[in-house]
Amino acid sequence: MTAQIRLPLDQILVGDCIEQINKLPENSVDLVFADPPYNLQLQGELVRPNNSVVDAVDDHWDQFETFQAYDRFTHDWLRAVRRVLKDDGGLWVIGSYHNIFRVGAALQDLGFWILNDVIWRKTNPMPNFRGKRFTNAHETLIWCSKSEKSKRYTFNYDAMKAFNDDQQMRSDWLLPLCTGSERLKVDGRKAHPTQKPESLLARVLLSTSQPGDVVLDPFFGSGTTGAVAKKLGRRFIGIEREQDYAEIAMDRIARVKRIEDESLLKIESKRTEPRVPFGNIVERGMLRPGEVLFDQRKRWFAKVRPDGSLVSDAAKGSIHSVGAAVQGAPACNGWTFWHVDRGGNTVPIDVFRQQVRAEMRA
Amino acid sequence: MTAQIRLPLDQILVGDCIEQINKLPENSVDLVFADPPYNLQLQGELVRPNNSVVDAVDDHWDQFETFQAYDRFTHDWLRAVRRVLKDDGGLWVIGSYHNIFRVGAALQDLGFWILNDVIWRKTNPMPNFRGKRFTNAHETLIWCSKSEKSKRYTFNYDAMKAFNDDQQMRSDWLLPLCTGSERLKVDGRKAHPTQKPESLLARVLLSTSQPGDVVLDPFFGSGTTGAVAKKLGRRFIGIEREQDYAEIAMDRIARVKRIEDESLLKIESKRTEPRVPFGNIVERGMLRPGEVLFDQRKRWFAKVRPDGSLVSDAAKGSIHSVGAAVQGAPACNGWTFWHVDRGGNTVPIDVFRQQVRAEMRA
DNA sequence: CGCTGCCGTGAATCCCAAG
DNA sequence: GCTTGGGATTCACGGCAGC
Repeated sequence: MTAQIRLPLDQILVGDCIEQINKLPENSVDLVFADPPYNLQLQGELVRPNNSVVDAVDDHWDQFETFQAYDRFTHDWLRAVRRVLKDDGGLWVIGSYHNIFRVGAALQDLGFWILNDVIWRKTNPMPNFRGKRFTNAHETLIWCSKSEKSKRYTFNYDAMKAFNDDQQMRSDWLLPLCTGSERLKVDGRKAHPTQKPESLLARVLLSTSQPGDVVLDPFFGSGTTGAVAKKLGRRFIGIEREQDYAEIAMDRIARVKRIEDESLLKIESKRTEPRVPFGNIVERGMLRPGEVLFDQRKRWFAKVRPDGSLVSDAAKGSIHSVGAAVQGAPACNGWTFWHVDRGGNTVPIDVFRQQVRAEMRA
Repeated sequence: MTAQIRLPLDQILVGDCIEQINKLPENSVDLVFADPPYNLQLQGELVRPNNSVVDAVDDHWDQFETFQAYDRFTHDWLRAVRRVLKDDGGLWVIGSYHNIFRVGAALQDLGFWILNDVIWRKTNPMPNFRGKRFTNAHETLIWCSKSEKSKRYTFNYDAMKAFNDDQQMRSDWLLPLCTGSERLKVDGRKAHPTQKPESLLARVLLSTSQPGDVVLDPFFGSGTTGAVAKKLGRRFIGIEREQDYAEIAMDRIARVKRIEDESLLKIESKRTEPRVPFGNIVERGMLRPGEVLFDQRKRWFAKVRPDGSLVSDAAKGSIHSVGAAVQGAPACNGWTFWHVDRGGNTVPIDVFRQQVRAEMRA
């Protein structure tokens, strides 16, 4: 793709995030992960996105002013991101209750389409010291596509299901904070205040991107996105305002090793497997014309015809349409519905398709 | 308090919620629990893999033309609520990603002060039937005070800690949906599409109100708030637009008895071991991507992928499905089947799971 | 009476390539 | 744009029938 030639891949652009994003070509990025600042509302010092300090805090109007400023900032960087995101790309934003509601509303206002909100449940959150609230034990991520119309965003459903012991991955993820040796230190003190754990980014990239994809992080910070992207064979573009952080991140990423074995990264799903027409199964003699197929519980029967169609009392046609017809159902997957007798065992006809696919791969 | 004399306590006011709220005196309510329409914006019908159709929430009261219309609605009822809420009162709103970001932003704009966002993790959510997203397994509640200045809102810290096995109550709550005999039925069909479980309301009222407090629910629906309020010795004011729902709720509440011994509601400690997906083991670095697993007798081998799946000559997928595939068995417990070399010793991967569980208990 | 297996169902923004 | 049809897709419970 020609656009990719001009992309500053696997680099950190130092500067204002909107200015830097605007230098990138449109529709060029597969995935965005953003961890925007949300320290604009903490007690004591109140800082606007442009770094100017808000004077009075406890006045209603000022609060409103501050939210307005944050909303403007949020709209601006999201609009910039939206331009460079591919039409079927994905966007993640992480935040806490201080900012995530404003971010979510801005996303919807700009036409992004929310796919899930995901809860990062912390195994080891900071306790609430004063006993005035519930322990704030989670953060919220919003995952969205570029628009309602995008139906081909990347979601590695099968990989996530395998990860989770063959059950669908839920919208709540239990993960520890970034501590111990993973936590970057400078002179014994943490190098960045909000370094995210690599496990969190790994789950984001593994679920919603493919190897080789370009991942943009407009608030790069300590570079967790880049480190995990490199490890997992994705490309990254980082943007960071502070030179110090950019240097720390670049050092960190240089020490990361990419997983070399391609077979460990390649993603396959049933939806991307080649289509095998049922006729091929008959053609190859794996099923004989005239052979009788039946459902698991032997309630319905149909005969194989030489042209790869089925015929039953109720209907004739494809394995799917006849399966649907005998059940009186609106639809049916004939591959898993119909079975045949092989050596006294009842086997689904899907085994023949799997056999053909295995031969195609070899 | 004189204001309370005029309050329509333990009643349901039938009518538009804003009109009804406006009839109440200002600064008269201790707690508000609101379950507003979610603005789901559903498209077509959704069919389960078994061809049954999901009974979706497509009621007229959940339809809004635009986000702007929804925002206007939200601002209007929140402003009305704010007037009748005492200065040290509390407000809860529950929602999903469809609406909660807009609600949260509106709360902040109106001067409410967010104390926590609380995640209701569902033990038994509806799965994602088409494999296109993460299972939407939670809803979000926002708990806030009337303003930043309110420092005397009610939070029963010690009660919550006692209920939670002497650990601070976290911001993520694991609770089942409202099903079974608790679910109100009319002619065998659910009486209300979005009836909330009493356990959820119990936790809300026990944590942030006191016996005798007045609790207002402007979207009363099937009356869970009223039922639990009566049970726990709180007073309620319900507002509901639909006469049918109001009647169902009143009947329901009439059958409720007050509970004298609140210890009955103690959150039972989970005796069952927490589920640890295999992916967590890889995520935590206890197994490295590319590492080779084998069975006890080293007849079969598979490699660990970074996404927590395995790949062997024969198959790829979860530890369980690949274990089954290599043996030609219908099923397999991957935790005990697969082993790895650690310092010259062959250890089953289950030791890593036990290790994670031990950490989680600690 | 207890065990097993089948069936129903829950706030859901849920397919997609080929013609 | 459109239509058509192949075929991919579910977890935890409660209730109930059957044995």
